[in-house]
Amino acid sequence: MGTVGKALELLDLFTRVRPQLGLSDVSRHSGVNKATCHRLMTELQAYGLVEQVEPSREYRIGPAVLRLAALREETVPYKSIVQPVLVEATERTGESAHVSMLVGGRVELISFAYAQRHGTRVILHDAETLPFHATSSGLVILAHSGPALQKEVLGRPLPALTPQTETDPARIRARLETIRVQGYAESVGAFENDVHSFAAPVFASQGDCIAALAIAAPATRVTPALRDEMIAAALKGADDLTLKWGGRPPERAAPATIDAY
Amino acid sequence: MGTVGKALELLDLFTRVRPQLGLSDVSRHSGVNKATCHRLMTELQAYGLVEQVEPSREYRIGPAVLRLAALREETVPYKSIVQPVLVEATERTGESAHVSMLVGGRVELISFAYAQRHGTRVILHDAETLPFHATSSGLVILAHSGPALQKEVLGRPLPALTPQTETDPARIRARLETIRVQGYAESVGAFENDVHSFAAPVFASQGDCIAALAIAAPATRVTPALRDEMIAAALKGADDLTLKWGGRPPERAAPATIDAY
DNA sequence: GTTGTCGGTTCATTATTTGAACCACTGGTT
DNA sequence: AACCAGTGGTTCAAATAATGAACCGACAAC
Repeated sequence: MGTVGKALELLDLFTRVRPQLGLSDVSRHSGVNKATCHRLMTELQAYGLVEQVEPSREYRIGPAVLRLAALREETVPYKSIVQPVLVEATERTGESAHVSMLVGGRVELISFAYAQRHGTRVILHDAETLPFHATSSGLVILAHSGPALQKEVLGRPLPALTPQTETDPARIRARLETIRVQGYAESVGAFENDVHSFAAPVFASQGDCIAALAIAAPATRVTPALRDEMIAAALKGADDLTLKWGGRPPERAAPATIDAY
Repeated sequence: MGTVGKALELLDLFTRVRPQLGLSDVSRHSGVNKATCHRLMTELQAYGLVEQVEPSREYRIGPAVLRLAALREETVPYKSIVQPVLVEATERTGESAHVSMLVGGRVELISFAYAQRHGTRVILHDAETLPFHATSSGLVILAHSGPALQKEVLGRPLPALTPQTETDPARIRARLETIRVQGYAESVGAFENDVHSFAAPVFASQGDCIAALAIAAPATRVTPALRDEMIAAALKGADDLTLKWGGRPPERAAPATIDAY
């Protein structure tokens, strides 16, 4: 990776739980020499991708992203296309729905919708990066991606986020096969306790899987009937998005559970 | 400037009128060697700041900005702070209001609000870069910035966007002085014909002028009374923002026109 | 065919990036 | 006051990465 990539990777250190970082923090967390960090951050700052906040001189994401995001949404109105699909899915199931995208080798949550039906619901946050191995979105994307990404992801350490998280690369690899055949992924409490979710793949025009639509409910609420409904809604929503983004939805055998679809 | 800065500058080639560019376009418009462009774009693409669209292989702004923008808004809720202030200004004057920011040496429109009172109104676009010399926002920011920025901006060629655009650096410099004394800038048809606008400066905690709040109306509608109201609303809104962003509003002598404020 | 474009690649030359050590400063602790 | 551990930021020779003219294959127009 070149210098540009290294600089941009520094941006990944900023997360919703750690939105501001001092120079030494940046160096520590990235493993890059402090002097180098300083130079790179200075360049990012000159463009406005980060800014320094007085008086601590900590860095945070800068205002340049506003222009870029507005331009992106104007060029590719993903979010405005996604929203109605999510709303439909939430209204159908009564549960939270979200779309995440494969960007820069990570799964980023880009949009979500809540249903109004229940007092409890799964809460989601914008700008969140989802782990591949512990979420239905991550798994379904991984299952439909090339072996290169799979090898890279499963080669990394796989932290157990809950007692239910599967961390054995071999067993995950086996699951990916199942997911590919089924056409959707299921996750029970592997990312957060008591969250039961299903995710279906969204394909781009070239046939790559670049996103996932997921539906998540509190685990205790998932009856067999709701389960079927959630799966069907996830598949339907994902296929809608695939169509609207110019891709071709996969042909699916129609098992009993997807009759509703 | 280092490699990182050069790469990021390529992002500026993408505008709302030219949202997609081929490799050769990028090279031509930036003046950078095609091979270098290719390498830089590849690195930007790896992070997701740009993406390539099939089958033309043109580049456009990528999905990574979504995460960054969401994170930015979460860390620094500029847009959500700005919006109510803009609404207040539009309701008071019945005209469009917008806020632009100084980012990376450019003036970027970051948020706007329309009033409902009239059938005609000044239309604004998100993600637009405003010229310093031909807009009230640009002028008021320039007037309250350091001599370094002024020298740089006035040293560049100043295109005449309309017959009313002032393009003589010396005369602009003189105007900046007036603007600084008055505390606001006025522009009549210098950016777009028939648009009459006023802008007031927004200051950050260190006292730098980092943004401007502007109010724009169709020129034919600007009576002396509306004029006073627009100026007062711009000053009031700008001072509000300065306060909310942690700065200290400038003390102003209170001329007759600002009594309403 | 010929010509001109496109996106992308190659590789010797060149210029930039890199990082250990260093400074100046701040806020605790002894 | 002296000391220590931390901060953000700077220096400069050595190492490494960026650069760009020339090139390739593909496509389109003529």
